[in-house]
Amino acid sequence: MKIDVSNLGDLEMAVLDYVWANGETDVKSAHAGLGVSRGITLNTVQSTFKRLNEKGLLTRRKDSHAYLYSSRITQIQLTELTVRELVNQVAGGGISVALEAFVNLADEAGSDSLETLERLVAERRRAQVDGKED
Amino acid sequence: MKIDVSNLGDLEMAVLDYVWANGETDVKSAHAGLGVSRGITLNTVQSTFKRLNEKGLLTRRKDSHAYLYSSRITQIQLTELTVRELVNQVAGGGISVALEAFVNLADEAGSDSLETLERLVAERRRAQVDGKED
DNA sequence: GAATAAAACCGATTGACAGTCGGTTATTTC
DNA sequence: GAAATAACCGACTGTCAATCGGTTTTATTC
Repeated sequence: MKIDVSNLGDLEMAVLDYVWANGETDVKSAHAGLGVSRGITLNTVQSTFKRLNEKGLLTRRKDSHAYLYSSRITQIQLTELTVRELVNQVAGGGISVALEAFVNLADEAGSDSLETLERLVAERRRAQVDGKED
Repeated sequence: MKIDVSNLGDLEMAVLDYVWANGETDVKSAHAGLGVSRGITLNTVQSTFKRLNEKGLLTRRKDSHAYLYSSRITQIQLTELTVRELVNQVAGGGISVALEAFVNLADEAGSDSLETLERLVAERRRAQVDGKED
């Protein structure tokens, strides 16, 4: 199924965060975990789960007469899809602008981030080379 | 003034792209350059410039009785702000998830991108060291 | 298998916000 | 000051998240 990551609202993100943190879950416990503190009804949480399911972000299976929802993608994958969308929109498909923006951001976030980034890139570069040596 | 980069629509992005490409511009020529082909009136383009001005993305100055608009930020800066927002939303403020997602993306985009990324990171790392040596 | 409980679903409303444009006001220019 | 030009105002549409009340469906239990 196609995944639609555009226009994710606050509650939708909160639900996704909850599922990522807790794994497969039912609406009721999600409501207990994040809805009650927000003063929203179970129905609202229910609708949000349903919408996320319709958007392809959550799958669900029946457990007796209730659904158990789980995420179809990881947090990282969602970030990737969202960044990709952003890149298409902001940079007109070219990634170089986004690259620069992102390094700036990592730079600002502190040397740790830049180090992490460096390590990640090095890993991929090594994988590239290894691929060629095959 | 505060800059609001959330919920930028297609036309708004097109206008920003136009300004980035053409520099300081007036509504009329922007309409000629992007509005006519879309079959929208000058008024619609006008409103969009105004909204972008209200959002802090465009400045303007009077030239006789018309305004000349220019961008307050570069394309890269907008991307930065948008990515920052994305990181706050998707990754709950932690940048590490976004870092990984982004490297994945660059990896996918081809070795050129990864190379560019490597170079950019190296530059920043060098700047960090230089800073310490002062 | 009818009563009860639980959960999903439906429908409607609200609030934002982009896009759209007609009509009005303000400014310039001759 | 008449004509032209452009900004501004207000209204309407469409979309979408959030919200929740009420109804239907599904499962359990006696």
